[in-house]
Amino acid sequence: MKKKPEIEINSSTEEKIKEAARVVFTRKGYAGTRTRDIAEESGFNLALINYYFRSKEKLFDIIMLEHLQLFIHSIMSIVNDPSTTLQEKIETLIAYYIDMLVKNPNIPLFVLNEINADPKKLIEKIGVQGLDRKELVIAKQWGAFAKANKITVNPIHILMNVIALIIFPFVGSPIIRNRTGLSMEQFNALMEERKKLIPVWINAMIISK
Amino acid sequence: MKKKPEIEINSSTEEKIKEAARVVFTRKGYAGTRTRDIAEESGFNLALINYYFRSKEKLFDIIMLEHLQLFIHSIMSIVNDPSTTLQEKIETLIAYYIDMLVKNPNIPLFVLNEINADPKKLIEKIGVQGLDRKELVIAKQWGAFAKANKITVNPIHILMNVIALIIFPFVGSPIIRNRTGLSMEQFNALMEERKKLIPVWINAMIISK
DNA sequence: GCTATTTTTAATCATTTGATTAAATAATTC
DNA sequence: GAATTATTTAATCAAATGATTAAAAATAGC
Repeated sequence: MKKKPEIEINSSTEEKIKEAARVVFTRKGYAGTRTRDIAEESGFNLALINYYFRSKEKLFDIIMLEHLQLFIHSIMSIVNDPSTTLQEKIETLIAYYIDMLVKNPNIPLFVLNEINADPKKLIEKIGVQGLDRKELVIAKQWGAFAKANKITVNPIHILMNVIALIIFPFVGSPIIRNRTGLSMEQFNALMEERKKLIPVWINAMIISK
Repeated sequence: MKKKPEIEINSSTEEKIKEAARVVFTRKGYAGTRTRDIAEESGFNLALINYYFRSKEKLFDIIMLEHLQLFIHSIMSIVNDPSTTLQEKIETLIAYYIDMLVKNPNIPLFVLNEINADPKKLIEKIGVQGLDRKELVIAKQWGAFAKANKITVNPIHILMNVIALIIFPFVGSPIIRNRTGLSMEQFNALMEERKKLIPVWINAMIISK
C-alpha cells in the first residue's frame, strides 16, 4: 500500500517550505505573497509547494493556525491557575507575551490583518470556546478584586489596555524605530523594560480615580 | 489649447473614483485590492480609473497621502500651541484622534500595514521634518514637567502608550467586538468613554512609582 | 447646429500567478 | 539489483489582473 506523502511526519523539505511560507506570509500577508516567493525563499521548485500542500490557501491556513496556537498557547494554564494571584497572573502574561513578540515581532500585524480581512473565518478557527469565560479563575479573581476595591471601570477597558500596551509597540515598530532612531537592540531593551513597567502602569490605571 | 484632464480640479467622477478607491484600499490593502474592485465600487468602467489616475499605484499613493495628512493634520497646531498646558494638549490630542478614528476606523491598520510593507517609502512621504522636535512647545513643557516631578521613565514609553491606548482598540476592533459581543454602537460608546479615561490613565502612569 | 474636446465604454493585450502534468531522479523494498 | 514508491523538476495551462486602444457618447465653444 502506498504511503500518502501528505501524512509524512516531518520530511525535511516539507518543513523547509513551511518555514519559508511562515517568513513570507508573515511579512507580506496572504494577498501580497506569491507562491513563487515561497518557492524562492525555500529554495525549491514552485511545484513542490503544491505537491506538499495542495494550494496556497491550505498552506496559509496551516501557518495561520500555528500562529494562533502560539498566541493562545499556555494562556489558559496561566489565567486558570488557582495558585497565583491576579497580579501575578498579569505579570506572568505580560512577560510571556513580550518574550514571544521579541522573537516573532511580525505576528501581531499579520494576525490583525487577516482577522480584519475575514473576521468570521479566523475567529472560527480560534474556537477555544466551550469554556465559560465567567468560570475562569482569573475572572473570579477580578470580580473579587473589583468588588473589594470598588473598581467601577469597565473591565473591557483594562483588558484592551493590557493588550494595547503589550502589542502596539511591535505593530508600530517601523515608525517608532524610524522616528526615534532606535536600533533593534535598543528597541528590544525598551520592550524588556516594559515587562516590569506595564504591570505597574496597569495597576496605576486600575486604582486611578 | 487642450485642458489636461489630470489637472482637472474636481470632476465629480474623479472624486467618486477616489472615494471608491479609499474605501476598497483601506479595507483590503494594496495587494488585496484589484482595480476592478475599485471600478465596481465606483460604478464606473475599469478603464476610467486608469484614464484619471494612470495606474493603480498612482491612485494608491494619492489615497495614502491623504490618509497620512489626515493623521498629521492639526497635530502640529495642537502640540506647538504655547497657550495650552501639557495636560490640555494631551487631552485635546486624544479627543481629536478618537473622534477621527470613530469616523475612519480602518485607517490605522491600513497605514501600519503599508508602512510595514515598505518603511522607507512611506516614511519619506510623511516628511514633515525640518522642525527640530526638541523645539516643539510640547517637548519643552514635558521637559519642565518631568524635571519638576522627578519623572525618570523614558518619554518614549509614554508616547508609545498614548498612541497604543488610542489606536489599538480600533485595530483590534473585529476581535474585540467578536469576543465581547459588543455592537458597533456600544463599541463607539466605549471609545467615547476613553476620551476622558485615557488622559487620566496616562497621568496615573506618569506619576506611578 | 456644427465642430472640437472631454468623458466613458467595450474589447483586447500582455503579464502575473495559482495550479497541473508528465517526465526525470532519488529512495525504498523485497 | 530490479521493481516499486516517493520526491523533485521543467514545461505548460488557465484564470486573474493591470493596462491600453479605438471608438462611441456626452459636453462645451463658437
